[in-house]
Amino acid sequence: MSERTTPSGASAAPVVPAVAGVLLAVSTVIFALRPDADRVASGGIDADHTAPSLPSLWLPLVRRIRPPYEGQWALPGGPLQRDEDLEAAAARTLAATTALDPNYLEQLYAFGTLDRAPGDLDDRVVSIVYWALVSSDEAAQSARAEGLENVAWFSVDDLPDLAFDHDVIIEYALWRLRNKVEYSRIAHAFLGDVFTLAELREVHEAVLGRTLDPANFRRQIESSNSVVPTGKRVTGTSYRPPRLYRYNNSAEPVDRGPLARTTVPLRKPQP
Amino acid sequence: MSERTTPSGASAAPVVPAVAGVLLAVSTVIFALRPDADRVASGGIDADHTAPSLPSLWLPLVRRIRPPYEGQWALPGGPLQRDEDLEAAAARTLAATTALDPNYLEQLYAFGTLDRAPGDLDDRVVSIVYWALVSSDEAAQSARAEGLENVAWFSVDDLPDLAFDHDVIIEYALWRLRNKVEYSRIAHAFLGDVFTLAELREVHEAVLGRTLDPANFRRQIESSNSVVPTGKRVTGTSYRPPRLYRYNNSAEPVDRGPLARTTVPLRKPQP
DNA sequence: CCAAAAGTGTTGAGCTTACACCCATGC
DNA sequence: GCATGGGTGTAAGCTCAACACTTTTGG
Repeated sequence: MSERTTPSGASAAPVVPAVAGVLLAVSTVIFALRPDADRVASGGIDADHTAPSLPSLWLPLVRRIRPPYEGQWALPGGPLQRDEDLEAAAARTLAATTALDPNYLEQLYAFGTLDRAPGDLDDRVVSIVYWALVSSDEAAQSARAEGLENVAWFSVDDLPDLAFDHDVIIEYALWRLRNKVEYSRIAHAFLGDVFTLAELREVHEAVLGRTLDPANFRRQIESSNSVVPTGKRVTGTSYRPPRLYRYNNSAEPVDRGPLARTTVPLRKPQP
Repeated sequence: MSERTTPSGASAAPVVPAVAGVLLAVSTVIFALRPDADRVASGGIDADHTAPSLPSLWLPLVRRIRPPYEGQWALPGGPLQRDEDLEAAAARTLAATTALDPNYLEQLYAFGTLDRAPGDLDDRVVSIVYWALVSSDEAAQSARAEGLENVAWFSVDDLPDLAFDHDVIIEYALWRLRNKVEYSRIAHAFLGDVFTLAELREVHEAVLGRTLDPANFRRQIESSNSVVPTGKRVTGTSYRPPRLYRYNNSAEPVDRGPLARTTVPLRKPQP
């Protein structure tokens, strides 16, 4: 059974001979939440056949200007640089696309099947894909900004034709996002520094695609210690002003297991 | 913010120029379960300071015969071949180490920090790591087999010094295994075609490190439809003979989300 | 009959869910 | 006052952990 490669020489080590013909790229699926009001005409087709005015997920794509798949949309990404961490590469392409720092960034999966690119290409590409969450209002600004010519934002339930296997990748990223929102505390990454519980609930509702009981949601969040009240309230409402909360940095930091804390800050500290 | 790399050219595509100096390797963390009886002297130090006779997890390692880390133990693995799927590469190194087909094989994580290898090396290595489960009795045979000179099996709570960051990798793989056993149906991958509920429970107990109530465990498994009774029973016991069960292939296949079914069979079909 | 493990029944604690109801603000 | 969403209370229902109890075999 051990034919060419003997076990003794088969270790994941830098001493192994370099393999030619395999390219290593890093891509990122970047999620933001579009408030249902404030519709930005930025490329996505705005069919509102969705539920009664829930915010919806959207993400930025890059139009390819070279074959293969020239003219089609693809995930932001690029080749891994020689002296660059994987996560740094993801953050770099994210910045190049949205001019933003992510509030959350995590590795998604490494895609490396042989059929990922059309057969007329010599090189094979292995893509290590990350997924990220960015604040909705900052993303809205970024989406309107100049200087990002071939970038456009799309609703996740109205995506264009995508290059390579990027449709599968996005589907998988969505699955992970929905899963993780249920058992983890990442929803705040769509919001700003402070937020109301109603805003946080709407994030959950939008991601999960169903409405949640406000009373039960409040208790669930409060008992999880995810957030701490700031003492302040929203002003100028025509109803009882809601309390403002802040993410609780000292609580359990999501769940990445024993993987060491990474370099990209999940949230810029506030003064 | 978009400095050198413009978004328009930054897509995970085969057209990007090749990056020299980055090697791509695939490694695998292979788990089996050692029955507490039948102790094989195969390299692992058999300190029995563990709980009263629970089976324990063990895994095969490969002794490095070249610098760096010469003489130390490392995960089985090797460079990715030009025409080889990632998963196929993992299965290949698994076969080279254990001469077995895995009952379960899943991607774990891509490790790619810059400090993974000692500084005196020119090349940087990105390792895509898989984890696998193999049947205990088959693994026990394999561990005794000849022809695998630099391979030895170790108990996960008594590992030797490891090369590179492989200690972190194993710790993460263990975390994933324990997590997944709780919410998924993978424990049967440690067992043979048919098994009793007590055997399945012992797998859970060994992985989770605590005893489980037999009555509640039975109900939990039965309500999950994970297994189907074969109608047969164990014979030759000195007590009431337990029923034999079989894994239910038609039920929800673990949980990999929308990732397409892969090429490696999780369980050879029985006639 | 006895020991041992398979397998069943039952009960209470705790958590989730649904929903009734009160509170505070702008108009 | 009244409309509106913020916020609290509470009871039914479900799941899960603990453990008593019955069953079936070999000796």
